[in-house]
Amino acid sequence: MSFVLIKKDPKTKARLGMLSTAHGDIETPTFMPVGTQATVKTLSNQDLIDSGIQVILSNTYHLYLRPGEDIIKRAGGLHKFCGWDKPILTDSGGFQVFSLATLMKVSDKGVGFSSHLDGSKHFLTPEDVIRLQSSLGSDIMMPLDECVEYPCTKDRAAEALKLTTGWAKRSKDAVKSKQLLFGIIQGSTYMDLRKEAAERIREIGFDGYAIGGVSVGECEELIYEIVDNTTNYMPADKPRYLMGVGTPPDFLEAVSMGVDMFDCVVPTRNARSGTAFTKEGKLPLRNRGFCDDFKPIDPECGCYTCKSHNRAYIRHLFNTDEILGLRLVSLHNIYFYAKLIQVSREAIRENRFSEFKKEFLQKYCFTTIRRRYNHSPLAFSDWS
RNA sequence: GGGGACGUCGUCUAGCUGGUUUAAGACCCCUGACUGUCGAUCAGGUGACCGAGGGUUCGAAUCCCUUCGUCCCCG
Repeated sequence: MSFVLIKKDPKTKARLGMLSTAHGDIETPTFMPVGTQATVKTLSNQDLIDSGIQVILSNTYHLYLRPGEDIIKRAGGLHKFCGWDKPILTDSGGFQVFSLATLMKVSDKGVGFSSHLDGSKHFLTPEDVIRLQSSLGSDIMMPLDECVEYPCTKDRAAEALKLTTGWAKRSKDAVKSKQLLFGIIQGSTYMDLRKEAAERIREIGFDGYAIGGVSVGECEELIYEIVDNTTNYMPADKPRYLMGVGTPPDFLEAVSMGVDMFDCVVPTRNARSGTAFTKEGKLPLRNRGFCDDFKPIDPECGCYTCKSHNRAYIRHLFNTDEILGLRLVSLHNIYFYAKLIQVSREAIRENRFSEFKKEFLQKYCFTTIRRRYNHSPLAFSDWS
């Protein structure tokens, strides 16, 4: 199990790589759809494979609460339980403990919290979280960390950082399996803290490194600044994972900053509220304007949805609360994301990532603005 | 034939011992948002002049009369 850096883009920090895991190889950059409850909502495993997805993300916190460690263990592990025999990355649940659970109490020892499902009380140590992920049998494990809110004072960020780093060491020491373990770099919006975190985590030594604690409310520019800075402090010979990000533009920006792995709920969650992603920006399919638009979401897209259905029908499904709508748009969005990352890999391979990114962003953003305001963005200059 | 109840945004309702209602809410509808996921949620917006007509009053969705309509009960 290893990471091979195949190529570096000459103009940006973008990289092409291959990460080997117990359940197969992952070409990087890669996108991991979020399957919190051991399912990427509305999609079957075959849908994911057909879309070109190579790895999915699941969640220790959620699976620990339901169905519980024991059931998955008895099923023969998470792969057998959910029928996905390709790589799985499990998030520790650190994020969920801080975002979902109530009555949370953090100490050096671990985190105590009440379940968001039934209020039952739990206490998890970093060692527990590793043991849980070991039971799940995921290919890549994430250690328990403390993800601070935004905005956050430097003192608080530093405190959380110290805790996360201490937990990281304990997590590493607790690993008894061959599963990969990534380290998480926190530090909020403070670049010196990010640097310090990266160094400390790097000293411990992990199979990969993640940038955590971003996209918790900061603006886009700040996210990019954090990512661009932090990747400078991350080892070049290990995969870099940007947790929870992002939109298609976020994606390309982060790839150009040297990030290899992403997960994000945006394509699937937005799909379920009726928003499709296309090369020309977001398409809010519930809008009235689509009620008699009989074109596919994207005429050039090769996904099942675009080959089989039109916008008017999908809008109708959303209007009538039919579950097929959620599925069709999820399918399209996941295909779109998978395709975007695949095309990005090709561009890196062919030394034209920078051009590809520029071209994509131009079309994506330009069309979004033109659609929204019904005129060319160039017209803005006329106002001044 | 006799008696009773009710008619308020597309829908369901609140208000109806008259002024604080330039008529409120929910759903629908229309826009946004959504970044280590509740099919969730959140944020805005359009929409009724109170069945119609007349009267009382400084002032009526609120009181009175007429009328139209719907529903119920008794024959």
